[in-house]
Amino acid sequence: MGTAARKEPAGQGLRERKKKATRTALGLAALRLAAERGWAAVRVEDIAAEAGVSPRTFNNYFSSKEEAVMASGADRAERVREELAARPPQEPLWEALTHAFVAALAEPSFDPATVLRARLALTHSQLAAEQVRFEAGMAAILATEIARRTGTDAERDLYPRLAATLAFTTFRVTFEHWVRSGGDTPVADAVRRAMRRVRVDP
Amino acid sequence: MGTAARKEPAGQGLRERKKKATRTALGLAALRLAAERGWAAVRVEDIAAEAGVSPRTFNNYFSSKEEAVMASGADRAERVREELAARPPQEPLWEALTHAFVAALAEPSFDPATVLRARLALTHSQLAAEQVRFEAGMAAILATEIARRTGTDAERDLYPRLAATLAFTTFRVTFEHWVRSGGDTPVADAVRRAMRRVRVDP
DNA sequence: CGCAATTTTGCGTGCCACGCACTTTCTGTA
DNA sequence: TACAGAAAGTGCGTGGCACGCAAAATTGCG
Repeated sequence: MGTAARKEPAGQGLRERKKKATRTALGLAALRLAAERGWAAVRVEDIAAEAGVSPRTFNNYFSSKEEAVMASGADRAERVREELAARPPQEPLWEALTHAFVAALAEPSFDPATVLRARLALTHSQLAAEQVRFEAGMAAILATEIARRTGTDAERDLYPRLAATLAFTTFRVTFEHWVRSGGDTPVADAVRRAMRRVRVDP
Repeated sequence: MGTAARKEPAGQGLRERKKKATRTALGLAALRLAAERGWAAVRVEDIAAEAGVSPRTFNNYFSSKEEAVMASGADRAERVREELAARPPQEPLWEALTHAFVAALAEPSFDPATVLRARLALTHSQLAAEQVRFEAGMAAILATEIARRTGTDAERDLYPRLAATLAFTTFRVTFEHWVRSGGDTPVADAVRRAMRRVRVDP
């Protein structure tokens, strides 16, 4: 039964909303199928069917299965950037970053899909690679915010990109370790503790 | 003209040597073609032909084009591990890591292929992802050495993997920035400076 | 030399990404 | 409300990729 996603009553035009709905439906369908039957047994055709859309349409949204699975986690990037922008300007950068990541993690409520994605990334290096590919884009965004904050140049200086990438990497490695360890302790604590152990001087 | 690689007079059996030679020949062929005509115009068939081998054989060595290009840079991992093991045990970890990376970078002589791979990674996120996928494997190896050094557990503790991954990430981001900035200043200095700005406490 | 182990190769299969043209659905305006 | 244009969805065809399988070629050793 092809269950197209119908939700998100808010939004601009119907067109925009439907488009976004289809995109997230495809992403979630891919994730769900991967969790149910294992990544190897997920074909593009299945994902499309699960989202109630033609196979060809799938590739109008994503250019690979891997992208579909990991893309749904990309919203976090913008979230982190916003949270960082909201921190007081005189706060030390790394501290601000810590708050931003923790806040983005808990908002709006902790997303179980994040754990699923991490699990998949742990067992399929191809998916891990795709995840990091996304992180690179997110890091670029975050780097501009860091540059703004620290009065550096996101293009010419090493610092913004380095800080952004290291922050994402710290978060990812910590999160994966947390998942691998059972995931019973509070995540936020683990992330805070890990971030506190890392320094990146300007 | 299919130019199979004939070199590396040292080694165990002839079989082993030939196999390794084919592998590096394929990797270098992929890299050369990518540099010459652009990554998009490189087919598996071309790589195989360039290495003087059948297309089917290519997939006996690599399971994707991306892997072929980036694999030739994986020897560095073992190198870094060796260099780290050679550092005095009482030396602070991060300092030892810095030395290890710098040493591995300059040995035996700076490899131009490294720059080519970095350039490709900069313009093709797919290749960047593959590069990081390899780094994950290298980081795992390095993590065991770090665990040995610091008396921690590479499986249960976060620290070894975090330190290893952050070291690789710092190196990669710095190297890419160095390449993007023209690559005229000494690389070793850039890496040393970047590493010195990063801290990872146990 | 001749045999066994290993590697290379050819072939067939299933899957995937995407260009192109056509159909369907939506939106703003008369 | 009707309609024309825009935007999204779809079907089809093409080129390419990864890999299982079994036959052929190559290598190492007694």
